[in-house]
Amino acid sequence: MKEITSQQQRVLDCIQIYINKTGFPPTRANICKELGFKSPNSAETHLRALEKKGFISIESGTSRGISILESQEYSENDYEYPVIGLVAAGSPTLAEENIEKTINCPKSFFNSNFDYFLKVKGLSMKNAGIMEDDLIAVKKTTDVKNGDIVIARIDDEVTVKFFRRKSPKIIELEPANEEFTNIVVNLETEQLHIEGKSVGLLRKN
Amino acid sequence: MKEITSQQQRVLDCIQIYINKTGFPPTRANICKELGFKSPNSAETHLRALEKKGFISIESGTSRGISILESQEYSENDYEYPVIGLVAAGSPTLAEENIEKTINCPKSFFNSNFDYFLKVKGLSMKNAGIMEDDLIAVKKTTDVKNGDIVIARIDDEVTVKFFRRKSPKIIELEPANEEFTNIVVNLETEQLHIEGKSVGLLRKN
DNA sequence: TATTATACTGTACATACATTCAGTATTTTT
DNA sequence: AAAAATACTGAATGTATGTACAGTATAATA
Repeated sequence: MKEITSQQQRVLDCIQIYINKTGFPPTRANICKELGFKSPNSAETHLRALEKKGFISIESGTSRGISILESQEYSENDYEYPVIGLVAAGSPTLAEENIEKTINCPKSFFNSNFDYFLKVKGLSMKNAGIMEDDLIAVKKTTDVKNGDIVIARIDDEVTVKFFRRKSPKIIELEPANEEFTNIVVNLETEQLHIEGKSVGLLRKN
Repeated sequence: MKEITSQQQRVLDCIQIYINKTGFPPTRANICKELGFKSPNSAETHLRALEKKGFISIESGTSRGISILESQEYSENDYEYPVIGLVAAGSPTLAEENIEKTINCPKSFFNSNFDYFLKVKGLSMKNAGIMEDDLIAVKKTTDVKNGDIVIARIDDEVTVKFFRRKSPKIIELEPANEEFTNIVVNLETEQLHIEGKSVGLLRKN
């Protein structure tokens, strides 16, 4: 699956929303109206691009012949996701003693699939809208980009921060709170474990 | 819901199977081919009968404009919650045109039950960890206490703020952002509608 | 530097499709 | 017994819709 552009994403979202709302896919003209295009060919070219990249399939000569191709292991089923407390010492593991409880939620609930909920301690990511006791949906991965909110471990300290690669050997973990300072990690002298990244957030109040 | 005949059931099944297979509803001709009819009017009359009996809806003048109406046998656990955009003018309603999409989620997902998701615009509640495009789980109620995060409407302006009753006739709607000021409402001279209160928050990133 | 991809407007046209009208026949309801 | 619903064939028609062609413009890539 190739990369999708922001405009193509808008078109893809538009198709999904239209189907959810009406029960059938939109025409080129429908898409134009929804997104403000003035020529049906605008929609047409985006559709062709989306088809080429494998996001949709188009039935030739067929009105509304658009279908969204489900990516990966799309399963409608729910799953019991564990909620893990951010224990000061040690990595967040799925060991039974660390699981506070579980939450039942659809697998496709967030934009990406994920592995567990992490209960946040402290306010170091306050300006990113992450408050104490919020539950972060964590996807276990080491594939993180600059600006991602990552769950990182240095020695036995687990923390949630923005990820910034300053140079091949220097990574900064940046809080979203002026009362905290950046954590600079030199990979040559220190160990940094990326446990995963945030793909969503859940708050109960 | 009236009784369905066996032939009408065949047509209804045919529509569902066609949608499952292709992603979009069939034309009259498609139905004829599937079921062996020789005139598009055979399908047409069955569709009209199914519509009259409430099994499907037909969008007039629209190709493949058939949608199967789900019977209201709501499942015990999950429910499709509508996502409503915070429209600047007018109250957030469950009218079709305001529903951006729906989210499937267990009914007991938050501590309290709720009615819909509201998509947040602006940053007036930033310090309460509510950011742009977050989804607030809204419970429709007028029973709100001081400190609750409420969805309030003054004239046609809908806003999310902390609720503070200053006196029997004075209510303040307090933002969580130093760049915004309190909205003071005198109930004797102004109308204040409490649409509901926040019982949770959902963020996808 | 040339080329391809992206991102549009605008016009045009063949055909895919909904829909109406005219029939025939059987069953169900009033 | 009459009326209405069911279950079709067959033909006709207007329009909804996909899609090609002709442009313009910018960003990304080779």
